[in-house]
Amino acid sequence: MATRFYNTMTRRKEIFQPIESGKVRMYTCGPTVYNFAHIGNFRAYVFEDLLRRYLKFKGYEVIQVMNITDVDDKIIREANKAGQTIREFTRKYRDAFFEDIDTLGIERAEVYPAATDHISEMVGLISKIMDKGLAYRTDDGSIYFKVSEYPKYGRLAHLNVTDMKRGTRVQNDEYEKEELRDFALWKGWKAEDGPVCWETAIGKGRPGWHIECSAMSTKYLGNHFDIHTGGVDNIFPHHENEIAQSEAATGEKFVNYWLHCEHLMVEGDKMSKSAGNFYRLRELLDKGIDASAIRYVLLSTHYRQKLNFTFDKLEAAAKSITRLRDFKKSLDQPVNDGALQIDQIVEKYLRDFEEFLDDDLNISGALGSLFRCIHEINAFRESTPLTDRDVGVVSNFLDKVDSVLNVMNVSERTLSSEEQQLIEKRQKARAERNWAEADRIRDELLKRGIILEDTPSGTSWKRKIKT
RNA sequence: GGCGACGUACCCAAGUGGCUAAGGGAGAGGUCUGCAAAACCUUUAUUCACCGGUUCGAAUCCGGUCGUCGCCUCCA
Repeated sequence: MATRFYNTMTRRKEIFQPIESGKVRMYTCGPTVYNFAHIGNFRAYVFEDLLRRYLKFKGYEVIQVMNITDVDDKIIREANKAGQTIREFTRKYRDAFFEDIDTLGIERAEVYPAATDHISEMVGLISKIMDKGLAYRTDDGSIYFKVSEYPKYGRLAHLNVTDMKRGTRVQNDEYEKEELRDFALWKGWKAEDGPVCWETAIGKGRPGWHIECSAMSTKYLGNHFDIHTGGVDNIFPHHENEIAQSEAATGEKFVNYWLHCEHLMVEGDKMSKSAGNFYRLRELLDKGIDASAIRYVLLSTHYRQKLNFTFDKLEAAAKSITRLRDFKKSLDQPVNDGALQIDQIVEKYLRDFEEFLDDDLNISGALGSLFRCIHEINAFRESTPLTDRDVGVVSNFLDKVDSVLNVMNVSERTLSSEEQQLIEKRQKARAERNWAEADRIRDELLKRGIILEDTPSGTSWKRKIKT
């Protein structure tokens, strides 16, 4: 089975072929650490997590690099206002970022390079571009990339940038440059930058926005690597500029596959602070919403589809996960011996699961096949108990699938002694046929998010996934 | 103005030329239960925004209309 990805560069699905057999090198655009990340940011990171996990599922060795951008206009402004160095200012957001990705079950990348640790690499790259005569310096000490020298400019975004004259932001750009479309590789120091600057061979100042990704991807992945991802809003100008810089400097092709994930909307609208529908992950968690429900919502819509984040969806997600986990849990019960085998069912659906994901990460199809598999096994089990061997086969299947999804594993928090006592009290009440008391305690526990399940073999409990 | 995406049941969401239009949620019915809940089972679109066309055959291809949305210099 061949894995195919939609390549923004060619605007079509292409069979994925890594440069080095069995190994995938990918660069995923990471956070600018000037504030706590919002759920839109995490949609991109969850998408990248799915990509990474699936590549590993397929047997590839994955080398993922995700940048931490810790110097930019906003950071400089805020840090100076607070009288902190940019490192001091960004530390808590950087720590929060790592905490948040752990919370969402996002697997760590191999390298998280910070921009400020790679100034010399950037300077080296800029010097190389200048030596080739593809960049120029302005009076304020800034260095611009000369877009007219790079004929392929605009190929990724499919934009004709020659007659780009409307953008309102252009007016706000106080730097001088020869052509509107030229972009900064290096920004000369200005008084308002305060202490934030580097004295380098190319002058005193700080890097432009795009150069860090070119410099750091090259350092850790080489001049030419397999996959580069980000949100659709990065297509232009960020990724377009990266390509121009990198290919101009190295003379080699930069990236083979460009994957971009669509935006997240909230309750039908673009997420914005003024509309009051702006959510940071931490705010949702503070409301008591379960992280796995958030992960599921972000994960379960195809990455090239706009994702409308709603509270209804969180609820539906929580129930979907519950169904998966209940099924998994049901396998823990002791089983009889028998002669039945369900290998065929499992094999069929595992094949489906893989085929769907092979097709540009069709997660909806893949989840569909998972639920069908569960349903088929449940229906089968109604009449015929599974054998120990069957249970092993099914567990194996779930583990494999969950290595990609990462939604089924729960480390169930243990009960507090008070909760424990309540359950015991209810057991006693039930034994005494004191139903009113038993029901009262059951409601009490439910309020605490604990669901009791009375079965012929006794009473068990589980925590409700909160939304 | 330029470029592009999308419109499938009550909600979410796959499917992009031909098998019964996946799957999840919600609803209805059932099994279980002291009653519940949970779990599980059964069930829910003669039809894919609308109108034309191509084709033996279209949700799927082509043209048009309506609607929603994105990008066009520092936002994932």
